[in-house]
Amino acid sequence: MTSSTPPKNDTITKPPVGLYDGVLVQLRQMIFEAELKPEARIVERVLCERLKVSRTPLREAFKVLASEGLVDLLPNCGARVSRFQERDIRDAMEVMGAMEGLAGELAATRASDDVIAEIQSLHYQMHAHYLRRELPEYFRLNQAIHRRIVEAAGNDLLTAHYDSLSLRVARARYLANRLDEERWARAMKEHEAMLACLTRRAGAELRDLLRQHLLNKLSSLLEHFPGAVHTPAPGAAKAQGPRLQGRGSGRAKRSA
Amino acid sequence: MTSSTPPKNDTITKPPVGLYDGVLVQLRQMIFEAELKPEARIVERVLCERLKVSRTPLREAFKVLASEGLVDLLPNCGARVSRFQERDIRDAMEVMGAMEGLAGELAATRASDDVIAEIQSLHYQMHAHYLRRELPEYFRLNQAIHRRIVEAAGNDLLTAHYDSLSLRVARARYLANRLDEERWARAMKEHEAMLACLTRRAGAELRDLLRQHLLNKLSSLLEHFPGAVHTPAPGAAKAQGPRLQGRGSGRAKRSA
DNA sequence: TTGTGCCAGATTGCATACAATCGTATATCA
DNA sequence: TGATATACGATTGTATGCAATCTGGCACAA
Repeated sequence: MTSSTPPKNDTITKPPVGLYDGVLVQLRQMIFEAELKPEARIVERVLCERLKVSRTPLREAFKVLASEGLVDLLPNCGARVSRFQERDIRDAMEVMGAMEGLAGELAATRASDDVIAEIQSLHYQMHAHYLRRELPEYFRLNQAIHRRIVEAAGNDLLTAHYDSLSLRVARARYLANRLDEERWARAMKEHEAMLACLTRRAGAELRDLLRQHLLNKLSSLLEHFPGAVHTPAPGAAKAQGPRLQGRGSGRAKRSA
Repeated sequence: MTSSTPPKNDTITKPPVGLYDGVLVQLRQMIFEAELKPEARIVERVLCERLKVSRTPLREAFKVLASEGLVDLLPNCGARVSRFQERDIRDAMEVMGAMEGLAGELAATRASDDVIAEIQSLHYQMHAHYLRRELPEYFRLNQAIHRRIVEAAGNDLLTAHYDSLSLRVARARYLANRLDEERWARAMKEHEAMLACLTRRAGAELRDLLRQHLLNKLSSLLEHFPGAVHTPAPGAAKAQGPRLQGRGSGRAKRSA
């Protein structure tokens, strides 16, 4: 990351540059909140009047949603919300584990003392919320810490891919938004160990710790995630969009 | 990956679905071959008449190119080819190392015997080309092997991210398209070790091997890659697009 | 001479109209 | 009655026109 890059703040409201950008965040939110349900077909026209925009910015937003994996583009058949099941969560967390592992390894070497101090500060704040059992604040800081570690790795590409993955995982987290006491305590312990590694700049150790931490998060997520998210019954699917049957074997792929 | 997914073949010519798709591959090629040079501004209109399409499909193609990181989108200022320097190669290879490492670890557990046999076959073919010093064929099979290992990990998301990264690295490989004898021999040895790990299904070992292999590839790449790819001199940059000066500190970011 | 404000040109962003394609339903024939 | 062919409706893909925005230069004043 070039030092001239402005610090990315997770909480500030970004200035929506262009209509398509605003549409983009709205659509993401709608998908997260399952207002647009997995496997549901999206007809451009209905969204246009709903979001009060024309088809052009909507279609451009779809293109990037597709690259984020939130929707699949069916040629000549529009878009549909990508499915999201246990397997997809597992896939995402596996990749995320590798990413964060790398991030930890690099951050241990490259992070400045200031950045480490900042992460430590976030950690203490999170700990306070943990003691008061304030789950939403805890989640927010938890995410910020992980994000900051990734940033500290000093690899822009890694950060970009991490953000892309976070989007997907957020979709699962939104649904299973809880944490039992035991797992919570364990997560806190793991975070403390991570911090210790980071201050000692023990890269390999931090890497393994993060990988394991993510694996635990995965099982925690799956526990509160029985089966697929609203996998429509065959009948229901037929009622929704019969023309999708038999098309698009598997999920959409990059043309690479 | 769902078993119904058709096998991805690297060599077949894909059926270009829609105009925008064709534009996409053309633009990628133009960027790879540096017909569109890094940091060069892209004016929609000139590309429209060149590619014989209207602005709509072109703009849609830009959206996905931006998500692939090949171009940066400047609000109200169009697009420009993303820069590509040593640092970017390093970043890409670091992430790729983590990805392939994970892939190897998973593939060692999940790959069927058939798939392993297939990879082994590819390896032997590659070895033959190595003996005959047929570089292009060697490269092609090399890439196919890595791609097959990633696929064998059975994680669609991993495959998608890997493909995205491959695009970037291909850009570097296109320029530094050679390999000295010593490194070449070493790479072959590493591949043999990888194959051995895979057949023994030694996941952790394969992971570390792949990570190291990628690191070596990185230094090999950088060796034939002195400095940046055509970093235009300040004067040239000003002549090309002075309006870009002072805008977009750092590279384009996802709005996540 | 240097700094500021304004104007003109160019380019992008968005909206809409037209054309191509696909899915469905109906009609016809074996 | 069943299967096939055809036509219609709906939806996506593409092209183009218009408005908003930005850039760059020039004039004018300090």
